[in-house]
Amino acid sequence: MDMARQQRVKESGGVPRQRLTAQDWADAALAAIGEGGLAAVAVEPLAARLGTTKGSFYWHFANREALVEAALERWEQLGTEAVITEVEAEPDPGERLRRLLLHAANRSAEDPLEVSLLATAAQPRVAAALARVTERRIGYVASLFAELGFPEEEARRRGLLAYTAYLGHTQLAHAVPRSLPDAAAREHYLDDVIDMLVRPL
Amino acid sequence: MDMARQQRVKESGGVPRQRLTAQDWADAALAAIGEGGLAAVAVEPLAARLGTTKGSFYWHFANREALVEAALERWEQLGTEAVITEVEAEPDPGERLRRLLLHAANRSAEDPLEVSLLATAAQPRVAAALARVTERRIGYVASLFAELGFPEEEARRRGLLAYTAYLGHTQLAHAVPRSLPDAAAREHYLDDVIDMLVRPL
DNA sequence: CCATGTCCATACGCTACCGTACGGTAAAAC
DNA sequence: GTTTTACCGTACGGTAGCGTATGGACATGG
Repeated sequence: MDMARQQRVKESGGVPRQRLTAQDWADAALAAIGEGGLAAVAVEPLAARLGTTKGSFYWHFANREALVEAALERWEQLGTEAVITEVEAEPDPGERLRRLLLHAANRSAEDPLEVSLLATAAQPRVAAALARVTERRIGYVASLFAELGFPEEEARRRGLLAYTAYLGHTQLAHAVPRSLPDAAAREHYLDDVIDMLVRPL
Repeated sequence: MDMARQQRVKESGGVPRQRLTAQDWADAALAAIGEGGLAAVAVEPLAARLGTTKGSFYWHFANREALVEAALERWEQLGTEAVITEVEAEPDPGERLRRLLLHAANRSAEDPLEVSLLATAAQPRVAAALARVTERRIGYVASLFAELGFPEEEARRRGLLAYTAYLGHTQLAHAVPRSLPDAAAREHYLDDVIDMLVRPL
């Protein structure tokens, strides 16, 4: 899955004697956040999981804080811009909205990362990253509503409502999944919600 | 603020030489969860904050786990039933919905407890408490929509949407408060949202 | 081939917290 | 007023994780 990594791995008798990069650590940190929250970003456990030791970590990073920072930066790029770029391929704004929400709902059901990050908004670095990502996302959704003909302020309101509903949906998907519509009814539910969101005043 | 506690406190020279109850510890634990998440429920720091020592704690509880359990139980009672009971005083269902959402939006802006709890849904005990509370709340909101004339399923859908929007709103209020409408526009925003929620098909 | 830079392993000290053991104190019961 | 009970203080051992120090291993360029 990772070409550069594959290249780095020299197999010496089946045991991959790997050399890690800072990004390998950042990705592992992101995975750890998803599984156990920010507190799970612990150097020694991560090292164990990567099959290495602290010696490697403190070569690539000054301390734990620096690792968190790197992980957050990586998340900002992967979790927002990539999705928006993909959705932008669709020409019709209404369909863009639909596909965006569908994608968000499905993805959030699996990936616990965002939930964990929101939980740690007290941490200043996390708060900063969240602020940037949130503003970007709400802004984008609001722009879709504007394209659909709503005036500026109303578009922002509806974008905000849509985004809060998405966030809440994400929470429920992880905390109480059975409170959500089952797989069969999910798409119907989504269409229902979109209907309400795009209905004129 | 707490009569029983006041009675327990014997002032001996201005220094209140207090005897604590299990509930005192549970309340302190709840406060700690709000401030620093479930991980902040640590016996020794809590003891310091309560002006006592671990000796007290391990008299009232078997271990940390038992304290968390007690705190969750207390939260279930305070954060849901009390609110519903209060709102039920209002006769008109539409107005009940409005007052409920207004209350929820205001309260959630201050109290970080729910956010922290949602963050720890991985913990089985937390998940169980969350499941009960969530089901109760969504059920209640759905019943309001039913009273407003929506058929069963549609009422549930709208109740769910309303609740997810509430959850997301709570998240934003803590993580990125400036993404929300300012105090002046907030009530207008809420009315706007309610309009969309109660509009017939 | 050896010298240098890159990367990792290991051992160490430090802190925070859990849970236990046990002695002490003060109010309540008799 | 003594005994009992409820509650707390303190000291201890144990574990997990942070960060440092230092000595290799291994490749690469001279």
